[in-house]
Amino acid sequence: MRLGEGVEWALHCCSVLGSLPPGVTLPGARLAEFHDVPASYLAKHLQALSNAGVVEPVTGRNGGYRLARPAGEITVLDVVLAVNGDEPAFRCSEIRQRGPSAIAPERYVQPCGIARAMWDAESAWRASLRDVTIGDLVADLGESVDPAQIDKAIDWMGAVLR
Amino acid sequence: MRLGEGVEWALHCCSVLGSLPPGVTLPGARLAEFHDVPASYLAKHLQALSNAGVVEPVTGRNGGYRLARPAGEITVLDVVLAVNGDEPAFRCSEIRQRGPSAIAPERYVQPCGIARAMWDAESAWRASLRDVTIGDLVADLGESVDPAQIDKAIDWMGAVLR
DNA sequence: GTCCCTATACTCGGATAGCAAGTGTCCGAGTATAGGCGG
DNA sequence: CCGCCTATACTCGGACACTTGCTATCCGAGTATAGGGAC
Repeated sequence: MRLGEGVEWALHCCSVLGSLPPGVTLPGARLAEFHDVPASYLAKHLQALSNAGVVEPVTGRNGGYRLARPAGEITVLDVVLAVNGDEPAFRCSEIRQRGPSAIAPERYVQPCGIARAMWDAESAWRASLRDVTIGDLVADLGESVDPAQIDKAIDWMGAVLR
Repeated sequence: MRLGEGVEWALHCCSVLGSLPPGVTLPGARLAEFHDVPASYLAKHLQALSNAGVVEPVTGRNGGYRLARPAGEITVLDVVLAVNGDEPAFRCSEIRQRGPSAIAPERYVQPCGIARAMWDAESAWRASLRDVTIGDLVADLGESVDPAQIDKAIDWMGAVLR
């Protein structure tokens, strides 16, 4: 199982956006510069976040992105699904309906135990991600991040937002 | 996030092997025939299960695979990790240490909140998969599968095991 | 009839192509702003 | 001095190459069995 690295970028970007004063926007190019990642590629993921209604684009000069909702109302799951797609990781191909022991298709009413076990696990995964909001991540930044880094970040923001 | 379809095949194969009398082996070609999947490709995943110590190969004529441990001592997680690899889905690339706000590397002692949230979710996923054993899946087969299919499967097994 | 030997057929194991999805990049459409011009 | 207009520069959005990993396949190494032959 492999989770694209764009998920990590998107979560960091949302944390940054959630740290800004309400209404302030930050362009994708600045977000890429802040995290030192390819701007062209990050734009793709920001676009996905925009399509999913997680962030809100502001076009034109001095435009950029901002959170579409209060940080406390955006869950980590929202971000992950927006970037990575919302299709389930495990897809049951119903191979029990094939082979020499197969019976009439209409007699398969319940999902098989294997699919249930996998889906239960995925539900647990999603529930865990749904318990954490971008607001929680932002609050955690203030507690656990080295003050020196916070100062540098504030300085950089001040220079960029101008 | 995408989970290879080989995982589904492997779980079904383990369920079948767990349904057999202890010690009896079933060749990979028969497992492929029973599930109507490409034998050459299934062999790859069975090999992975073998390397991980989930199933045990018996070489030579009338050989095949059998579970390496009692079905109740093999968890679904064991099978998933064997086939899909045991590397975590979310890999933190520490992008917080890059960009204009980065500080000295030795000052990043704790993992960032984002990585913690993702890893917690993955732990929940693994815990859920660890709660279900192949023995549970086999027991569930006897309860929820249509008797007609079970009869056909038993007939086929009888003919194949000769 | 019993034992041994050989040939066989069947098993797993790893090395080799093809394809899809994620990764990375680019240029074009659209808009709020800044400056200049006229009144 | 104020308002309007235009040109600009900056923004996002979608369309185009490249690489990694999953999918699919093959052939070779090794072994327990089945049969035949000798005793």
